[in-house]
Amino acid sequence: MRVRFAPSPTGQLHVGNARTALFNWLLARRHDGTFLLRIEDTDAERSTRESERGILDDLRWLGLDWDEGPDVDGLHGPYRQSERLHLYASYANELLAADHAYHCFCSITRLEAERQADLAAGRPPMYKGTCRALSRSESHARTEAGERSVVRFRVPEREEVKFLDLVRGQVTFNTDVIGDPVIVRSDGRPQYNFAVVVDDALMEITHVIRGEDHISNTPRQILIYRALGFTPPEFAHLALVMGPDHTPLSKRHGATSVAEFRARGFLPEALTNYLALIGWSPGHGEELLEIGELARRFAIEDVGHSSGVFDPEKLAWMNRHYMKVAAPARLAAEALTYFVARGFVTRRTDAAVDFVVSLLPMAVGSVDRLEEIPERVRFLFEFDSGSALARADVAEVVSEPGARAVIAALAEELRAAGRLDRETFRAAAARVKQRTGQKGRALFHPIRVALTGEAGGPELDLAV
RNA sequence: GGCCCAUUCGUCUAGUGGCCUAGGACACCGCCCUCUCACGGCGGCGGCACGGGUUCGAAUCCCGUAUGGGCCUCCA
Repeated sequence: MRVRFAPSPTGQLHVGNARTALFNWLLARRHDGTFLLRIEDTDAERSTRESERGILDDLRWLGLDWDEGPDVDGLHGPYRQSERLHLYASYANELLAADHAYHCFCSITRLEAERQADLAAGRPPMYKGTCRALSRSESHARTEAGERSVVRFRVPEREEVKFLDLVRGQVTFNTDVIGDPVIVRSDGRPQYNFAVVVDDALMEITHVIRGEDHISNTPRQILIYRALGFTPPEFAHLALVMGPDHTPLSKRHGATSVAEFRARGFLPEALTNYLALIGWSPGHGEELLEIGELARRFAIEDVGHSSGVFDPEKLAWMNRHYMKVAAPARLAAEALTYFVARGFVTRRTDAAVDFVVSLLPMAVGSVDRLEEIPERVRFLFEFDSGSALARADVAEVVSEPGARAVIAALAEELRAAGRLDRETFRAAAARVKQRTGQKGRALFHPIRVALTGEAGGPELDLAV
């Protein structure tokens, strides 16, 4: 089994694409197959190396490794489409020679006008086949005369193209609704539907798992496979990930890229676990599965048919869970970044990591993300009685009957003790209780406010 | 507009003709725990889109309707 993830490097890795990558990876690992990464950078205007680096980085962070790819040599390279141009040219010539393809000289303005006319008339917009019947000599003559042209694939008329989709079952398209697709643009670059077929065939991909947005492209691609003499792979189309309003998840729904979730302090295992559960379930009500376990259980046939809504709340719940089970040293090293960003820690030293480790019990289980940890223990770094008292919730606690007496007594006891650690604190609190007659909330709430400047926060024992 | 695909609690899902009085999780609400915010424990609210069939029996099979999504680009 050979599967692939083929992003175009035109931006950050979107969680929807990350899920597609994950499903491919899970399938490959489940069957001891090969997972390869191919960069679809034929859109030269929008593709960047920076974006490619970012995507590779995000994939690695998620724990998805690839067996062949732009940075991992394999027998089927190169793995960037921009480095495979000669292959597309050669196969395009083959199609041309076999009359499976032809030159089209229609101008973009003409095509656009036709499209608008179709739309206005309520017809499906589709290429009319204007240049289909051009003779080879006429094509040649017009090209010689300097006319620009694209190469279109000749879609056979009135033919049913069927394929068995691994998640959807039998899917049928009639070629009457498919216009002849451009396979080579006028600047000589290959078009997606063509390049993807050449690559998947040459890279010996056995299973194409991709987003549902490609399902209508599939019959076109199958036709090209056949014309080229290749056997089409198995296909599986994944329903898309949606926002709360049931439109495809996008920027306006908030964070959508893996990089953003990473920057906000989500753990990769939480993200992969959560993403795997959109459209797939191991059954038995189990939900918390680390990536290796997901790989052992995953079956593409069990993937659901309908699109799922991305739920940040559930992701946050999973992240809380994984923060609880993660090794403290790892968590602290990751969280340190946020302490530095907040200005609480100035240097990333081992001592700083150790210090953050010691802080973890006050935060883990109480916050959703690593980024929220510094705020949870803010009182350790920023304490100002003036600004604390200016806050309504703090002022309210202090105004409670007996609160001032408790605080005054505490100050005396602590001063007498000469230091503040857990033992002296417990003893001091016990004496304050005795002296003031306050207990429970009336005793500890004022103490909390006096010690931390906040009305809420971690367990007092831990804070001390 | 045409074609393709989908439709179980607010959300993610279990369910593959009788085990369903539809199970779990997140969220929400309540109680407990508790110095606070959280965590945790217990409980509650809440769903088979609609209409026809098929069948002794349908969330499960068929048809239609509605709704949602995808594609119809010299973008991938």
